[in-house]
Amino acid sequence: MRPDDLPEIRELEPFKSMGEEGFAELMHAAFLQNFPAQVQLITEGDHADFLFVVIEGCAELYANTNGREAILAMVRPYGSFILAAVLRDAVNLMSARTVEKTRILMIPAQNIRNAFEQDDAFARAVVIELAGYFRAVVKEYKNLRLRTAVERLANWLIKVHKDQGETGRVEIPFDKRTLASILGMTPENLSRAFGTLKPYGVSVNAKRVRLDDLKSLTVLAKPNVLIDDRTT
Amino acid sequence: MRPDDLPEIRELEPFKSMGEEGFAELMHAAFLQNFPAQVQLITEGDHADFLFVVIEGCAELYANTNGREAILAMVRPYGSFILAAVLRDAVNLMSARTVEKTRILMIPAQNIRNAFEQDDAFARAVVIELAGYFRAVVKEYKNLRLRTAVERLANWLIKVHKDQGETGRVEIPFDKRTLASILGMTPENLSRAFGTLKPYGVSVNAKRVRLDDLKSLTVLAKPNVLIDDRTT
DNA sequence: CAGACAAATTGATAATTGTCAATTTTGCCG
DNA sequence: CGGCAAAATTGACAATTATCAATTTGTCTG
Repeated sequence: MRPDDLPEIRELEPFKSMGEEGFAELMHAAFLQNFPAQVQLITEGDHADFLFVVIEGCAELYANTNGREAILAMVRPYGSFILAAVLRDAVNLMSARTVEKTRILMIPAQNIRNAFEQDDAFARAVVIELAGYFRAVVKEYKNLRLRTAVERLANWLIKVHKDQGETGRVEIPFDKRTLASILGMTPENLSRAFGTLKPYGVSVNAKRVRLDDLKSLTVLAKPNVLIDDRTT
Repeated sequence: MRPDDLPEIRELEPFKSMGEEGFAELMHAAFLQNFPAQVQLITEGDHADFLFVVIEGCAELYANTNGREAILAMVRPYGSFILAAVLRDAVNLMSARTVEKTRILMIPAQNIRNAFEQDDAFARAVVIELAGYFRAVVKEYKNLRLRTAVERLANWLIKVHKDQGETGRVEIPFDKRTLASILGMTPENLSRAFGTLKPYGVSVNAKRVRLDDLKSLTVLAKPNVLIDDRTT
């Protein structure tokens, strides 16, 4: 790839902080891949050979133990994944697969580590990035520890409602069973949680959700900036 | 403080990577505090003014929402906390208090950020440190998502047993209600979880636990390096 | 448009976890 | 050493969440 094939990447932290030649070098080593839906990208326990950047589409990060599986995060443009494993030259703690047709930039791990060694500004930008990821996981962890399934759903609805422009309607951007796993519950439980929220003005029709009483939903959800706000 | 007041800190990452003068500057701004047990050190939502390094004793990181409280981590020598918040100049996502009489090194956040800006080696060491923290939280998150309370206890026992030298005995290093919260359950539930593990050779006497059938306990626990091993 | 398949819902039930209250045990202090 | 307060345990019960099976709904394809 050439450095200006993907101008949006150049504008993205931590790449924005890189020197011109370092970025060019990184891009030459990188390549863009188109994947169909449901393709396994990485497997937990495998060595981290690439940093992945989602350019288009969507990837999900998940993990297995015994028979159970949990989706840990969804990555949309222009999010990256496996940064920590790449930096530490370690194995992946999570698996990843595409959710839909997805275009992904793959940057060899060794090149990331080289850039990290040679480019001071890049190294600093990576810290800030990583600190943000860290705080995001801590928030997820608190969400799971301190809230019931219904509360998690209510807060998720409020958050997505805000993201989608506060129109009184929310569009669930994936299957309900995916949403269930993201929220840490079974699909059956999600159905029932929606039922529980009906008295709070929540009505569901396939992927379209109406929020007719945001006030009472908010009273139930008790949103907390230290869990739900991405910017804090 | 003077730079050689705490030689063990100098040997610690990320400080080990610092230049001599930068370290001296950091140490001059820092101070050592002795706290009694049960002292509130920081409160979630407050701005992060210091990086804390536990020199002696023990601090617990916890969070509240609604009436609920969850212990998120215990920090013992020479662990630090609130690094991510300090770097991002943000508010704390967790509260912290001393568990016992504890000696803590407090380094002003601004000095950490200055060192980070000026000292390239320090900046890089911080990344590696932070990446390690990130992976630790991911493991905690997986532990909670993918295991039942009994399984979490069983794996905790196996891990601590290893830490304490595989003698067939484990000493719980804090109150049981603290252990319960760390493992994400109530004290009552912990008592019953110990009861459930009795057929697997686990017997409890106050803080002393005997593991008489590690084999069958391991079969139950199904330990996983991608959750339980600190080094992966 | 029909048929097929996957996803979602619903009902019944079980397992897990939490809550409250009553004891019992433990650790600590005078 | 005795006694007090906190911690831990136990029992009874409730809430939450998961599991399994059956049905309905929705979507895609030929």
